[in-house]
Amino acid sequence: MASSPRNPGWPGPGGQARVKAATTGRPPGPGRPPVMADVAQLAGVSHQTVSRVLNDHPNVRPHTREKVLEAIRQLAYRPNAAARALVTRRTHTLGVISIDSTLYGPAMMLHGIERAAQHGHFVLIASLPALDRRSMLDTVDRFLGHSVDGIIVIAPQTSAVAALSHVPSDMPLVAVGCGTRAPLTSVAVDNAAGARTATRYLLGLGHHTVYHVAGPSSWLDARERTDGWRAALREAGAPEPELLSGDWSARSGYETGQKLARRPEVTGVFCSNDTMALGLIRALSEAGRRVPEDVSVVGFDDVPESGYFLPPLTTVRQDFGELGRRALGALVDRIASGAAGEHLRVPPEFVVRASAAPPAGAVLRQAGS
Amino acid sequence: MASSPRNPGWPGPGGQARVKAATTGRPPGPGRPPVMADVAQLAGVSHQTVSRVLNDHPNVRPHTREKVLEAIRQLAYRPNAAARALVTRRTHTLGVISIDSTLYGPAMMLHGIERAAQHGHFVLIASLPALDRRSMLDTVDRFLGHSVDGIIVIAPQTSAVAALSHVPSDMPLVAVGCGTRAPLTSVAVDNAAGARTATRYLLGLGHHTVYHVAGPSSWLDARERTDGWRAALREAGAPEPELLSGDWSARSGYETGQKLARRPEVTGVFCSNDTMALGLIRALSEAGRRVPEDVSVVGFDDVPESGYFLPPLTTVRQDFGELGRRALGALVDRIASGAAGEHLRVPPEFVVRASAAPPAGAVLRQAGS
DNA sequence: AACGAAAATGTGAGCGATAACATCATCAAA
DNA sequence: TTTGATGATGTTATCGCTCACATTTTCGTT
Repeated sequence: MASSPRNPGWPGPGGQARVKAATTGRPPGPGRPPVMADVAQLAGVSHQTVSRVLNDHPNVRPHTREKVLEAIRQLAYRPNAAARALVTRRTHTLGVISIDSTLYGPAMMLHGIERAAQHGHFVLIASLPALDRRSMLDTVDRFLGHSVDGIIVIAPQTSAVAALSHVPSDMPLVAVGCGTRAPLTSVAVDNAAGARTATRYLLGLGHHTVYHVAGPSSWLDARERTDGWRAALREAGAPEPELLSGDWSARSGYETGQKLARRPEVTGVFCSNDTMALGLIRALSEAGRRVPEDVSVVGFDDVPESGYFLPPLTTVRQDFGELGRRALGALVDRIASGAAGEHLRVPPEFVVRASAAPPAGAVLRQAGS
Repeated sequence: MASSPRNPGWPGPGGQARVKAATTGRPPGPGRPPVMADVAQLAGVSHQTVSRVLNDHPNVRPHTREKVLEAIRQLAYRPNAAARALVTRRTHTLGVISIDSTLYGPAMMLHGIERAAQHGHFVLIASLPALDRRSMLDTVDRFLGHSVDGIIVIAPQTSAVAALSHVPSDMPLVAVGCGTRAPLTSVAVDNAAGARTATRYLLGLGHHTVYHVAGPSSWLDARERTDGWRAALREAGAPEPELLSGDWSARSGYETGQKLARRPEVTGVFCSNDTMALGLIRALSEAGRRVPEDVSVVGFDDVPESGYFLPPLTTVRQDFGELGRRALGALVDRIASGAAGEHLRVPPEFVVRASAAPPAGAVLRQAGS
């Protein structure tokens, strides 16, 4: 039987029911959750031996270990994490700070991390009320007070990274989705490579050039994608149109789309995320410009719905699960060994669907040159 | 490899560096974080007075309080949560269990709760690896070991609710998004009311009847929405078509849409979430049936993108922020007073956009009757 | 047999906070 | 002025666990 009958309501700390017997002994109170001494007594060993069994120390005779385990089972004993943390100074708890878990990317990252931490760590979350240094420090402070073993920050914005530089350096910390410039351990998808692939793809389809709807310039991911787009343009000798930018929302994509729809020379657009691409496509459609016949659109993220947009969206997929695993791995390494300063990059995957096609009357680039 | 007794890597209590002066005194170690005794010494008071200041006890002279606060500031002292938890048996930590934070609803709920808990509570998260009783108990167990003050469960599925009934009853627990049947405190949006509104709206537009694409029947929300749909149909005397159902995904909506597109008598569809509506609309469009001219579609959730679907989606909005706040409030009440058994319902909001219209050649119901 | 090394176990001292109680200070009422 | 009731502060005892060290086995040697 896994869970044996639970004691009736535990009297908590203040209860007058706190009956204690002797200094050394275990109070016979029935409502009290069992402690190590209870287990020791039942197993006929010392509390230290129980501790050894719990912590997988080698020097315990199999027979003894068995006795202890049986007692633990019988009492439904569970070690008290606070007591353990008090002496070891390790809580097996990780803090995750995120800026806005409403957005797809951050939400998925969080999920990925949590999934990866499932075994061996608790995950504490906090979202930043604002992006300034102060709230970042406050949040880290809260975590510090809770003695987290390490912190993962999902705040891919320049200001967040700046705020991070004021965090006590002895706290293991990993940033996800951050540019390489910062002097801290970071894990991110290779945004520039993804953007380059998307842009090259459009160019390869025969588009004269590719327009780009960037994310907010305060976001490092947005900047990197813009860099990748620019690099691909340059490398192909294509003219660089003026930069357009949105705020990740469908609304901003829609507004940009309305502007772009009026310009017949626009035949290929790379959006910095899928949501803006959705808005853009709607604006284009409303203006009578068909996607992909008149205008090709490529997104970034590969949200689960993007395969069901009208038309299905060609986009760049980020593997958030992998990102989470890597971030956790890096953090655990830092906690264990104190190593620092890596910048891990996870390659994105290009997903071809139906929102991009050769421009009307164009020849494929490779065939043409 | 088993953990060796002393690990040189971490700056904790380890090493021989733990120089302590006297029993009462504070070790002069410079790298050690300050403890209450350090503050007491600096302020020239006893540690208990420091504790009083920290806990807002009334009986401290303003002057003394000021001295202590100054010392705290000067040392950048932060109380040790583990030590405090050990004696008070309260961690100010809440556990949130969710089934799949990849889905929009659960993700938003989590965010709402976290937002609401910002002040005063830490939030520990865990997602259920599976839906059986065992993993639910294991997860609760992990939280119990961490001494969380209470638990919020986001698992609006029948099996999850069933598993919940085995949780020790002395742990304050609130379920969000769960039907009223279970004998536990729950907070949820009024799914039935939302579905009723949506269905009535379609009926009011003149549709002969309304088809319904339900979510998985294992989800309570899905069932409640189906109930609401059915009630509205009955109350209007409309025929009840056979029930269709999906798995919340756009793909399942798409597949359902393909079937529905072949049947000309289908003019109004209520989908149990926006994502399925998206897939449905795509299938309809591909089959040449225009939305809303030929078929009207209404969703549920109001995801941020739904205003940018083609056409913009008429849907039922859930206020996840409010839901989170209510859930937290209910939990805090339970922790404080032990009150139980409420079933809070948050009313949804109907959002009219462009995906529903009167059927071709129909008269508005009110005008017709 | 005798002995010492290694394995197995026990003992006492904290970790850093709060709770309960003891003590001293202060002040209004007798 | 004395006195008792508070108010403000200090002292001591835990909370439940792990660490360092002491002690007792258990063996393989010579």
